[in-house]
Amino acid sequence: MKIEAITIKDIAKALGLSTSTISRAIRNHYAINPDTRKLVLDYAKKVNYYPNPIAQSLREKRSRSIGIIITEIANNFFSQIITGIESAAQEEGYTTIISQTAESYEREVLTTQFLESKLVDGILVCVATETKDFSHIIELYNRGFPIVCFDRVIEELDTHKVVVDNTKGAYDGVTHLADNGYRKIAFISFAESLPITRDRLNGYKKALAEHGIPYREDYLIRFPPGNLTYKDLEQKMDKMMKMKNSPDAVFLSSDRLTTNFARYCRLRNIKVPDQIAIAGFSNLDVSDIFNPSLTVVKQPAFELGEAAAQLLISMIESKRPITEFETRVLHTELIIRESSAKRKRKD
Amino acid sequence: MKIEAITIKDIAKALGLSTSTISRAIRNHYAINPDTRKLVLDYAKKVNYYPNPIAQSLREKRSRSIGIIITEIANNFFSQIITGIESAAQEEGYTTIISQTAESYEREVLTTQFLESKLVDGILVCVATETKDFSHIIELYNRGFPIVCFDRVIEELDTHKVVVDNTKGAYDGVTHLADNGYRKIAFISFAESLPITRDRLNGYKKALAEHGIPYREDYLIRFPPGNLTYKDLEQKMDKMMKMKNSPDAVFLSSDRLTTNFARYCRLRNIKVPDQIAIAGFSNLDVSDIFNPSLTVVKQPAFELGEAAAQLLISMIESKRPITEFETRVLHTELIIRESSAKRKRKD
DNA sequence: TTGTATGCGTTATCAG
DNA sequence: CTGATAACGCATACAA
Repeated sequence: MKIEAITIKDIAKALGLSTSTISRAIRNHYAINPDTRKLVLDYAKKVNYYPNPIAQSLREKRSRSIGIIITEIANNFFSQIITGIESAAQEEGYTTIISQTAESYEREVLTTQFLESKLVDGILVCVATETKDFSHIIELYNRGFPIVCFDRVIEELDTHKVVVDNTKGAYDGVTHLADNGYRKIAFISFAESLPITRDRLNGYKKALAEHGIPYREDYLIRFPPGNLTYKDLEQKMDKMMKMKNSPDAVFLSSDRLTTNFARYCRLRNIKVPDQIAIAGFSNLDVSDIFNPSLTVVKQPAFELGEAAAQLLISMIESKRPITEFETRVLHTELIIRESSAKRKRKD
Repeated sequence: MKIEAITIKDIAKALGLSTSTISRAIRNHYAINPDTRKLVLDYAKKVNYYPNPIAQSLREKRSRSIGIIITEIANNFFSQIITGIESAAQEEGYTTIISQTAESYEREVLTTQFLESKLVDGILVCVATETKDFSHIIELYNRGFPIVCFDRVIEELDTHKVVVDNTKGAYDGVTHLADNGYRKIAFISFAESLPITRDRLNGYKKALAEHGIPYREDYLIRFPPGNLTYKDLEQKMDKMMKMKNSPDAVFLSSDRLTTNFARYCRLRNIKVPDQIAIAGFSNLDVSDIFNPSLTVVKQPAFELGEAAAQLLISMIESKRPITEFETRVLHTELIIRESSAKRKRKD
C-alpha cells in the first residue's frame, strides 16, 4: 500500500553508477569526482531521496535515539524539560523515546529495560521519588552505556549531570518572605530522600539563619516518596494551622506542592498574603492565575532539558571514554508580581 | 565501549543450531519442534536475548514507530493526550516521535517531512491553528500513509478521527451559566477556522436559544490563528467590559483561554462570580487553584490519545486497505465545584 | 522439522 | 576516483 521509498540502488540504476559511488556522493566522501557528486546530488534532490535511517542504524550499530526516563509529562516543569530535550535532540538528528515512571520504582526498572531493548544510544534520567536502589541504572552505566542525570540526580553515579541551583532557589524564596517581615515560615518538603529536596531545605535554613530566625522542626512538613496527592497536603496543613504558633508564611519546595497549596488556600478560604504568605517552586504561571502576591521560584526547564540532551549526545558521540564529567548548574529565577512593600507586615 | 548485544547468531552457535531455527523458535513459528523451541527459549532467556528491533525494522520494512504532530506539549490538555498515546503505543510495541508545531503552518510542514524521513509507520495529527492548506498531509495520505486525526481534525480527509463532543461540551457549560440566571453571556472564540471552535460556538448558540437568550455578535470575541498571548485577550476584554451592556458571564472556548481569563480577572481585580461568572474548557485544575466557582468543561484527554493511537495502529497493521472509517466521539465532563444555587443572581 | 541462501538499505574495505 | 563485495541482525522462501 505505502509507496516504496527511493533507495541508493534506484539512483545507481538510473544514473548508471554503482551504489558505492552514490553513497560516497551523498555522504560527501573525499574520494569523489565533484562532477559525479553534483550529478548524484541533483538527481537525489529531484527524486526526493533521503537515506533510510533504519539501514544506517543497523550498519552503524546505533539507533540515533535517546531514552528519557521521567516521572510524568503532564506537569509543566517536566513537559518544558521534554520540549528542551526534543529540541536539542532534533537539532542533532536524534529522536527520543519518553518513558514515564509515575514515581514508581518498579516502573522505573521496567522502563530502563524497555529502553535498552529499544537500543537507544543513551539515556537521560530523572529518578522517581520511590527509587532508593539505583542498580538498574548503575549496572547499565558500568556496561558503558551513556547516561546523563537531570534534575533528580544519582549522586553516586559519576557522569554528566544537569541541575538547577536548588539551594539558591529556596534561599531566594525564603529570603523574600523574611525580607517582607515574615518570621514564622514553614517549609513543605517534597520527597525527602531526593538531593534536590535536601538542597532546598538547606537553602531554607540558610535564609532563616541570615535573618536570625531560629529553625523549628515543627514548621516542617515531610512527605514520603511516591505520588503526592492533594489530600495528603490538606491533612498535614490542617494540623499545622491548628498549632498555637501557626506559621504566617510557607515555602513550598516543589511545583506540585505549590499548586496544591494554592488549592488548599482556596478551599480553606485562607487569604494570601494576609493570613499566610506563600512562596514556592513553580513552573506553572500559578501566581498569575491564583494570586499576584504569590512569589514563585521558576526553573529554567527548557534550558535544563536542552543541556542534558547536548551532554548526552556529546557523550554518545565521543570517540574515547570520558574521564572528566561536568555538573552543569542552572539558575532559578525569582518572580515577584507585586511590590514587596505592599506585603510587608509587622508581627 | 558499549557491550555488544547478543544475537541470534550467538545463540545458534552456542546451541549448534541454525539461525533460522532460532528465529523460528523465538517467533513461535508453526514449523518447530516443541523441544527445540523450549531449548532455544530457555537459553535465550538465560542470556537475556531480545531481538534487535532495528534489524527487524529493516527486514520488515516498518519502523514500529508512529509520529505525533501536535502544537505543544507544555499544556495540560496536550500532555495528557500524549500520555494516552504513549501508553497505547507501548502496549502495542510502538515507539512515538513527538513533533511540536507551535501553531505554525510552516513548522507543521517541516515536521511532516521530518517524520516521513524518520520512516514512521503512521502519523497522528492535530493540526495547527494557522494551517489552512492541508496538502502536506493529504498528499502523504494519498500515497497510502496511515494517518489519524485527533482533536483538531481535517474534515476533508477521509480517515479515522477521534474528537470530543465539542458542541455538547460548550452547550453544557453555557447552559450551566444560563441556568444560574446569567443572560449576558459572552463567548471567547479560539481560532475560528477550526471545526472544534465552530462546534463550540454552535453549542453556545444552542444553549442560548433554549433559554430564550438572543444571540449577539457583540458578545463574541474572535482571535486570529497563531499562538494566543495574554495581551491579546486583555486588550479585547478591556474593550468589551467597557460596553454599556457589558456581559455578566463569559464562556471560554479553550484551555488556554480559560487560564488566561482567570489571569485577567486576577490582574483586573474582577470578582468571580460576583462581577462576572465564568465557565470554560480546561484540563488544568484551574478551578481549584483559581476559584471554586469557575465551572470547567474537562476533556477526556488520556482516552482521546489512547483511542487515536489504537486506531492508527489498527490501520497500520490491517492487511487490506480500509474502506470504512470511524469517527470516535468522546464526551466531556462538566465540573462544578460550588452549588449552582450559591451563584444564582438576578439582573 | 531443520538448514541454506537471500535480501532489507547502507557503508566500509579492498581491488581496480 | 569508481566498482564489486561483504556485513550489520533478522526472517522467509526454498531445499533437504
